[in-house]
Amino acid sequence: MLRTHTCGELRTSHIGQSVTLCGWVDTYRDFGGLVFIDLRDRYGMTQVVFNPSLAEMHAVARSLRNEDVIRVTGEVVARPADMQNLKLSTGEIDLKGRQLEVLNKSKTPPFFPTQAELPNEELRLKYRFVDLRRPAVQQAMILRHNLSKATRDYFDENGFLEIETPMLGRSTPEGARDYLVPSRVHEGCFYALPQSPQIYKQILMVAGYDRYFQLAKCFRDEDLRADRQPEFTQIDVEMAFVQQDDILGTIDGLMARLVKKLRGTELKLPLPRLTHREVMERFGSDKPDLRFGLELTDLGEIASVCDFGVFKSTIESGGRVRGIRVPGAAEKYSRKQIDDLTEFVKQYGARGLAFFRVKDGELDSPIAKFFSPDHQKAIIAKLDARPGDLIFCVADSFKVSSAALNALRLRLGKELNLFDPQELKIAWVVDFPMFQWNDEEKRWDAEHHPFCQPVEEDIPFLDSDPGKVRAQSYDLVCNGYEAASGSVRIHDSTVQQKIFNLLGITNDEAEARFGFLLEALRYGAPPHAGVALGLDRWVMLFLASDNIRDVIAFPKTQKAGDMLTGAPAEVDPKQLRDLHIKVDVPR
RNA sequence: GGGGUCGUAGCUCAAUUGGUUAGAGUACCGGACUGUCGAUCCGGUGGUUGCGGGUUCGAGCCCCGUCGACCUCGCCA
Repeated sequence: MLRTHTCGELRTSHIGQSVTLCGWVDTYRDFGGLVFIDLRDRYGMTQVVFNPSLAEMHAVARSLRNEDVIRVTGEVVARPADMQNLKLSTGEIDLKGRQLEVLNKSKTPPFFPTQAELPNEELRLKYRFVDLRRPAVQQAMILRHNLSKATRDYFDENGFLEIETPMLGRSTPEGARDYLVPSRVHEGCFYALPQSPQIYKQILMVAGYDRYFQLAKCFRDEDLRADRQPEFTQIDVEMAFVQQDDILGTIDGLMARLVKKLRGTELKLPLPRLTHREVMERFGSDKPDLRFGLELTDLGEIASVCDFGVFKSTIESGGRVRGIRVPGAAEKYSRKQIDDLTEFVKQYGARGLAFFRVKDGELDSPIAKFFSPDHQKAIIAKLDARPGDLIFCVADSFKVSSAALNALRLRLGKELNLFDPQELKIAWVVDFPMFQWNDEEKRWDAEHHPFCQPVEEDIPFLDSDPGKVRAQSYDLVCNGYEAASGSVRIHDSTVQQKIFNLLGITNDEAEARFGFLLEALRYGAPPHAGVALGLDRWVMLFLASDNIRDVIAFPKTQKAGDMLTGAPAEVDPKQLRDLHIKVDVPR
């Protein structure tokens, strides 16, 4: 070892000892005489003092610059009482330099790890090796490690085996676009990187590995978002001889463990179980942020009898009129700000945003004249509104009113600081619908995927009314994010057949796409169920970050590029020849 | 594929709304200084305003295109 201690380690108890530290020069303060160096590594910072009495060393110390890598041997000395730096954990001592070795000079970096202003993200990603030295990024990496470790410990203690599944798999043209990998040996054939280990883990259940988990890398070639990367990590879980409640209970336990390990607090179990129908009504979203109120209220009864044409016709055409009450916000939002909010909800398909300022027993609004005093009172009563409140309404289809009001609710919650950003509000959403009607193609689509087991009592509806069929599928939601998703799988081929028929997938198609899974299920598949948690998202949530790139050491940009390495890049023509690939880029 | 924000010194930003030689802080280089910790003081270097075109007597600013980053709708079974 080139060092005896780290830069975050030395205390008054080490005074008098001779030690050697290695690290990066964080800052230098040169007084002509004394030279101070803050020496930094990922454990902390220690101040090193160089005295001019050792002339040769002192001259080298004066030449040090930010981010040089050095090795210093010296004596741990107490700082005079009025010279202590309480901001540093090592601030009661100095290292008095006796021997200084420059291990490596550094080019002047474009930014410094401990500078106050954060440079733009593009630059941080290009110089990620500097950015990763930033204490905040290091904290994120440490938390991520701790989360992974706690997860592995938990599953290990509960009898699960971590089993790796292949990265090079078979493309199944379902769901997201695959990343393809050409085969050299099989000319013209391609592997696909896994979107998830779904099929392998089900096969593992058939094979009798009844408790499986894996921290699995997954890949999806879709457009990115602040919470979405093209490659990401799932905590992937599958169990055999279980029912839905067993999965939920297992993950309840995992969440309690993670909260305990990472936050040091107790999580109350069981986590709430909310039905899909309920959260869609109350929040307009299947991944509600439960940290604050502003719940949606149905105003259909009043809307259907009022004189406001937009409301009335919406109800008549089978749509919904719903509102949210924002307590005490009547004066907080100017007309111009409300116009901004109107534009905002239009992004989600809403045609407009009605608003009312609540006065004493009546409503103040450009559209108030369409509502009789009785109707105004009814709206106030229905929303339990008080003078000074602000009411927003969206009249549209269930889908659009949900999307628009959910977005509005999240925006208002943030703008009005209605929640503690550090808080974690975790709940299950259960009883998702099995199918959703695809109006464009006039057929039923799987809401989740075609291998979900329907709720037993709904199976008769498969023939009569597929829209009524609930799936035994469930999502874990936290602070407005979908943080896990899973289902009980179909292990009975006749039920599976029915589902495929409903989705318009012929037997031949099913065999061609999933034949290897269907065949495996015919060889003694036990009842099984599983779930997958987004590891990156959970690290985000524990860090109270809203940027997934914060929790990944080497993330990709929104166009899925790597600013550090320049990937993706063109390849040598010889490589393409080996693969029999001709590139044909338009323009 | 659509909508939006941004791009000026190494970095973070400004430039009186189209008007002289594009400024500041910080970083960097040089000098002074023996207890600082956002050190201080003095001096200095540093710019094809992302790139290409256009309008104009004149463009960092207006217009068109393009590249890149970010946010978002669609998409992500």
